[in-house]
Amino acid sequence: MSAVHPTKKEVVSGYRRACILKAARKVFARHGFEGATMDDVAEACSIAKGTLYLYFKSKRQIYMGVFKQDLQILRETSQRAIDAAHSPGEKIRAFVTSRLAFCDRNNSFFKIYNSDASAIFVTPHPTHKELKEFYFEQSRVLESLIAEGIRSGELREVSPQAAAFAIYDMTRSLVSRRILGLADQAPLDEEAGVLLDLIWRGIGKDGPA
Amino acid sequence: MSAVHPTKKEVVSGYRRACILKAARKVFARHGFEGATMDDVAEACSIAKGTLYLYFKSKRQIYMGVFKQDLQILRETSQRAIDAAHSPGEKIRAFVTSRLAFCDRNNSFFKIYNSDASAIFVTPHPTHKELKEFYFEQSRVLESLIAEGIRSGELREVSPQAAAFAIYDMTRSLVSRRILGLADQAPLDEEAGVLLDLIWRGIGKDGPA
Amino acid sequence: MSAVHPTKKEVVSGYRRACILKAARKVFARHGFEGATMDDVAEACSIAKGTLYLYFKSKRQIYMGVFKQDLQILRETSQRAIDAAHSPGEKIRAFVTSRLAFCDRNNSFFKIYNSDASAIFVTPHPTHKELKEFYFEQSRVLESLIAEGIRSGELREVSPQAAAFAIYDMTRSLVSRRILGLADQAPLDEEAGVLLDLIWRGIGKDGPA
Amino acid sequence: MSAVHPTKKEVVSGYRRACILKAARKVFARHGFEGATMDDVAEACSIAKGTLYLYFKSKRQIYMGVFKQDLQILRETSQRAIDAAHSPGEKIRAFVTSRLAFCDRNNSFFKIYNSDASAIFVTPHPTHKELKEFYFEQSRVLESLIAEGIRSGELREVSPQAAAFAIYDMTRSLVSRRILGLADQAPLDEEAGVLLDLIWRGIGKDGPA
DNA sequence: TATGAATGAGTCTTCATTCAT
DNA sequence: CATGAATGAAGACTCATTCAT
Repeated sequence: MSAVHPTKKEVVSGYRRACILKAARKVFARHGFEGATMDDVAEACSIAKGTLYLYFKSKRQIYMGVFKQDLQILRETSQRAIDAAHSPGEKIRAFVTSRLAFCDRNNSFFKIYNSDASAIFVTPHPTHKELKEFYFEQSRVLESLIAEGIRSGELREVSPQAAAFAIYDMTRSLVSRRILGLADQAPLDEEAGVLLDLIWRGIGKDGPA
Repeated sequence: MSAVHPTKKEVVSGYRRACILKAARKVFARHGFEGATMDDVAEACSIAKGTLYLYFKSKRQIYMGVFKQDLQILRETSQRAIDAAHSPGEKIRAFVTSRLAFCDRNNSFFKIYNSDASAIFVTPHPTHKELKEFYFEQSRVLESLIAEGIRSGELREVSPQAAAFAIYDMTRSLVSRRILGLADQAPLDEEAGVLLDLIWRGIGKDGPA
Repeated sequence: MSAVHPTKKEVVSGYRRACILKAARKVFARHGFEGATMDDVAEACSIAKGTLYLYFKSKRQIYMGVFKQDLQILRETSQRAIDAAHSPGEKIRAFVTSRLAFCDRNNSFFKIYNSDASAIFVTPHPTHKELKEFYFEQSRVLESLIAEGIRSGELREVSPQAAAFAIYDMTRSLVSRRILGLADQAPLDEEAGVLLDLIWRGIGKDGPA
Repeated sequence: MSAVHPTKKEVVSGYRRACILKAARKVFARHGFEGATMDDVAEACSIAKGTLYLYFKSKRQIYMGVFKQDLQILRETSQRAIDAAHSPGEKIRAFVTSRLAFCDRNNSFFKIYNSDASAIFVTPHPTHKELKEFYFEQSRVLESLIAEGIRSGELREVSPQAAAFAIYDMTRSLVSRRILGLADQAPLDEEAGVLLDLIWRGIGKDGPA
C-alpha cells in the first residue's frame, strides 16, 4: 500500500502537488479566482503550465485543493486548542482565539476562504458545497461546546445554534476587519478579550433582569 | 429646470437607466461581476448591447450604479426606522431589524453587496472604496447609538466601536445564512429576537457578577 | 434653375454642406480617416450626427467632399498664378511657388491630401481615383509648360513627362517636410529658390561637357 | 550560445516569427494598418489567432516588426551598393538605383512604408518616430555623398541637404508612381537614367551661365 | 428638416486547456 | 513525466448607420 511504502514516484508526486498548492495559494490570495491565471500559478512554482494539468484537472480543482488543505489545517489546529482546554467556557474561548490566531497568521488563506464564502452566493460550485459543510461542521463544534456549557450551568439557556452562529460570525468578521486594516490594529489578545467579553455578557446593563 | 419640468427625454433616459440597473442587478446577483456579460445584461433588459454604453461607460460603472442605488435605499430605510424609535435600545433594535428585513426582501442586492465585501480583499477597485466607506458609515451610526445608550445608562460600559462591529457583523451574517438557506428558515422576527437577546445579554450565566 | 434663383432651401442646404466640410476638414486632418468619428465631425460643426446623413451619404462621402473642394481651390489658385506669368520659365516657377504657398497655408488640407495619396496604395477607393486624376491633370499642366519651354528654347531637351513628375514630386515632398517640421524652417521663398535652382541647373558641375 | 548553436526551439520560433511577418506584410500592404484584422493575419499564415500573441504583443507590434525588418534590409542593400561604387557620383547613382530596384522588387513593403510615411501626419505613433529617424538617416547618407562630391569638384556648390532631400524625394516618388502604375512602365534602368540625368543637369538650357 | 437614441456587426485581446515532442 | 507552443472560444467595447419623433 502506498500508505506503507510510498514509492519514489508517489513522494515526488506528493511534493509536486504540495508545491503547486503553495504557489496557488499565494496567487489566488493576490488576484482572486477569476483574476489569477494558470500562467501565474505555473510561474509561481517554476513549473510548466502543462504540468499543472498532470496534477489537477482544472484551475478550479487547484483552487479547491488549496481550500481543502487549509480547511483541514484549521480544523486540526482548532481541535487541538479545544482539547487542551478544560471547561466548556475555556473551550469556547479556545475556539475563538485559535481561530483568530490562525487566520491572522495565514491571511492569504483567509482571503480566499472569505472570498469564496461570498462567491457561494452566485454560482454554486462544488467548492462551495465543501465550504458549506465545513461551515456547518465548525459551527456544530461550537454548538456542542455551548450545549455542554449550558448543561454544566456555566452558560445561561440560549439557543446553542443561534449562539454558535453568532460567535462564529463575529470571529470571522473580526478577522476580516483586521486583515483589511479596517479596525485599529490592537494586539490580537486584546481584541479577542473584548470580543469574548461581549459574547459572554452582551451589552445590556444588567443580567437576566 | 429639470427638477421642475423633467423633459420627456429626461424621463425616458431616467427610465432606461433604471431599467438597465434593474436588469443588471439580477444578472450580477446570479453570475457575479466577472461571470456576468454585457450581453446578459443587454438581453435581460431587451436592448442592444451598444445601448448600454449610452448610459454607462463600462461594465464596472453599471455595477457601481446598482451598488450605489441599493446602498442609498438601505441607508434611508434604515435611518427612517431608527428615527421612528425612541430609546437608544429601541434604536439599536430598529437598526438590526430594518436591516434584516431589507436584505431579506432585496436578496439580489445582498448577494452583490456581500460578494463585493469579499472581493475587497483582492483587487481594490473604486467600488470597494465606496463599500468600505459605507461600511464605516453604518457602523458609526450604530456606534453612536451605543454610546448614547451607555450615557443614558441603558447599556453597560462597553467599547462602542467593538460592540458596533459585533452587532453589525452578526446582523450581516444572519442575513447571509438566511439567503443561503444555511439556517432554519424561522420567521425573521423570531430570529431577530434571538439575535437581539444574545446581543443584549450575552451567553454568560450572570451579568457583572 | 437653381443656378439662377437659388431657393432659400438651397442656400441653407449649401451653407450646411459647407459647414460640414469645414468641420470635417479639421477633424480628418487631426485624426485621419479611420481615426475620425462621425461624432467628432458632428460635434465640430455643432450639428446632430443624424443630420450629417441628410447631406452626405456616408463618412467616406464627406471625406471625398472635403477633398474635391480643396483640390478645386488649389487648381484655381495655381492656374491663376500660372496665367499671370509670362515666359514658360516663369510659369513653371509660378506653378511651384503657388503650390508651396497654398499648402503651407492650408496645411490641414495637405495632411489629408498627402495621407490619401498613400492610402491609394491600399484599398482603391473612389476617392483615390479622383486623386489620381487630379495628380495626372496637374502634372500634365506642368508637362505642357515644360514642353513649351523646350520649344521656346528656354529649356534643354528633356522628357517633359519625367521632368514634370520630378518637379511635382519635389514640390510635394518639400511641403511634407515643412509641415512635419522635418527640415529647417527657412522662409518659404528661400526654400523655393533653392529648389528651383536645383530644378534648373541640377547638381552637376558643368553641362553636357 | 544561441548564436552558435541555435536550439531547435529557437529555429522554430524564429521561423514562426518570420512566417508571421511575411504574412502580415502582405495583409498590411493590401488593407493598411487599420483595415487589416488579426484574423486576416492569422489566416494568412495558417495559424490560430491566439498564436499571434505568443510572438507579438499586439497588432501594432507586428506592424512595427514588418517595418523594421524591411527597413533594415533596405539599409543594408543600399549600403552595399554604395560601397561597391567608387566616385561620389557613382555612389549617388548607386543610392538611387539600388533603392529603386529594392522597392520595385519589394513593393508590398513600399506600400506600407509609404503609407506610414503619411500617417505620420496624424497620430504620432512610435512607428512613426522610427520612420522619421530612418528618413533622416538615409538622407544624411546622401547628404554626405553630395558633400564629398562637392569637395572632389565633381558637383557644383549646392546645399547638400537640399539636394539630398530633392534626390531622395524624387526617388521615392518615382517608386510610388511605378507601383501605382501611374507612369509608363518603362524599364527601370531607363527611368533611373532619366531621373539621374535630371538630377545631374537640371532642366535649364545652359550650365552655370 | 433635424435630432440623437438605438442598433449590432466587428475588433482586439485574454486565457483555460490540449497535445505533440 | 514534463514541457510550452498552439488553440479558439469568449468578452468588453466602438462606431457607422438607421429611424422614430
